Formats: sequence, structure tokens, C-alpha cells
Amino acid sequence: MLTDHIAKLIEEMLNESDGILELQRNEMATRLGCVPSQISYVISSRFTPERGYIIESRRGGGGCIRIVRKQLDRNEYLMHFFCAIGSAIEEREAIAYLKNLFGNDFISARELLLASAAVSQSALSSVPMELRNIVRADVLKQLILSLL
Amino acid sequence: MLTDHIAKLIEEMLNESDGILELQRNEMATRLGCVPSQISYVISSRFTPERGYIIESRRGGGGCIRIVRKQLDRNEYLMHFFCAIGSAIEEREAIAYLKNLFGNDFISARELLLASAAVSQSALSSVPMELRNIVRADVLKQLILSLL
DNA sequence: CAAATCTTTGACTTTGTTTGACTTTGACCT
DNA sequence: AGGTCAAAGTCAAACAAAGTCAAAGATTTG
Repeated sequence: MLTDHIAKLIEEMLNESDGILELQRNEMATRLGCVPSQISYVISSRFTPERGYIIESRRGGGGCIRIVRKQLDRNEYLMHFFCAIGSAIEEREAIAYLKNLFGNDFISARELLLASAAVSQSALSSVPMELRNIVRADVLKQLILSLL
Repeated sequence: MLTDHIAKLIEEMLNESDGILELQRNEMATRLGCVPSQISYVISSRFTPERGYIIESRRGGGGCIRIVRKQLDRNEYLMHFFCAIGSAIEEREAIAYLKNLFGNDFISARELLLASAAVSQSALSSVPMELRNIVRADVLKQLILSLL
């Protein structure tokens, strides 16, 4: 069936591009020799939010449809992260963890700033020295938990 | 797309010049090989007051278009917020502040969750009781500063 | 096999972009 | 002041997508 074929194609493209894909409806329809609204149909029937996809689009010249597959092993990854954090952590190391989360698209640039502020030296300056890295680890862990 | 390209260019120029930029429409259009009104289109569709930009212009010889990115009331608002936080704060009150930020579109839903986690009881459980609310206030303040 | 559901198609709508012709404004010279 | 030229502004037409929807066809299911 046409629909299945197109769905499979999109699935493959998603795999190749790490779960994020932008396609042009008309271009794709021409390539596959089908009518453009067929692409719309496939997307609206197969790549729904319930199945873990996010769809955005832009009309007009140079428009496109953006399909994002929400990562399900995301949480596993986060838990792995969580477990890797010891009971105490230095600011530098904590920031490195957060940058890693940013690099892997778990948090946005703004969220990185926000989270970095929370574990910064200045945020924890009132905490007695000997406790500071322990508290920082707690905060960092809670931050990660909030992403689940 | 042409529009996106031009918008990105302007954005970059704004970054380099600290949010204030004067450009010449015709000169820029010639440089980019497009029609001058294209520049007008980009500005009127992307650099709108709703998105936080102020546009002024001067016609005639040596005229130009001035673009200012303002985030000023925003920052003033945030500073007001910042000052309202005392030297210590309870979890409940801190969350209320954050929800307020969310309600006024300063932070997203996700950022609200993230920030709430950072000031939560569980994040600060290692901090001695008598210091906890003080640390929470510090963290909250740093969070707000990170939004400037 | 009849009803329900899913697919395919195409006409029409909405949104966004590009272009160019024409208008308005300001600066600088007589 | 008046004329000229060099900007920027305006607007509508042409184009380029994507969205919507309903009708017709195919497939599944009871």
C-alpha cells in the first residue's frame, strides 16, 4: 500500500537523521509519484503525537514539514546519567554534566543557563564548605529527575 | 529561503552590536542581490514589536533603518522580582514565585519544572535546617539572574 | 455480503515569499 | 525657496508551499 510505503520511507529517513526530519511535501509527492495530500494523510494517520511524534510545518515559499520522534530511551539515558553522579560534585564537573545534557538535546540553551545557575558557586555560597558539593549533587540529581 | 537568510544575518549583526543596529536598505539589498522591499518584508514579518524589536527609520539621502532589540522591561521586571526575594524563602513561596514567572511568560513549563526541582526540599535536604531557606533564596536569585 | 474503516485523489483554501511599480520623505544644491 | 536625487515606504500581483475536506475506491471485519 502507498501509505505503508511512504510511512516506511519517513521512518528510515528519521533513523538516518537521528530522529529529526524536515521534508517538503510537494517535492516528496512528486518524487514518489503521488498527490501531495497523500503525504499529509500518512503523517496525520501514522506520525501522531500518541505514537511519540511531534509535527510542525510552515506554509508558503520554502515551506516544509518537520517531524520529530520523541526518544523513548531518553529516560534510560537520563537514569544512567543520574546514577553516574556521586554523592558530591564540584561546580566544574556539574556544569560539564549539564553541557552534556545540552549537547544531547535533553535541555535547551536557556535551560542549560538556568540549571547552571542552580548549581553555581554563587547559588550555594551560604552552604558550609564541607557540605557544598554534597548539596550540589542533590540539586543536580533533582534537576535530572525533573526531566523525566 | 531568502527571508530566513536575511533574518539570520540581521540577527547576527544585532548580536555583534549589542542589540542596536543601523542598516541601509538599498545597500544591503544590493549586497545580497535582492530587491530592497525584501528587506522591508523581513523586518516587518520577523522583527516586530511583539517579538521585542523597535524599528525606526529615516528616508532620504543617507537614510537608514534602525533596529533595536529590547528586552528592557523584561529585565526591569525580573530585577523587581529579584529584589522582592528576601534573604530566606520557604519552598512553597519559592514555587509561587516561579509559577508567577511562568504565568508571565518568562519561563516555559519545562523550565518551571526544572527550576522548581532546584529549589525543592529534596534538592536541599543535605543543607542544615537553619540554612535551608537561605540557600533556597540564593538559588532562586541565581535562577532569576540567569534569565537576564 | 454488508457495514465500518482505511486509503487515494483532487479541488479549493490559507499562509508565506518574492518582485516590481509607484509614493513619500529628507538632504543638499543652486 | 525650489529642484534634484537618494533613500525608505507601500501595495498589490505572482508564486510557492502546506492544510482541509469530501467523494470515491479499497480493505477489513462481523
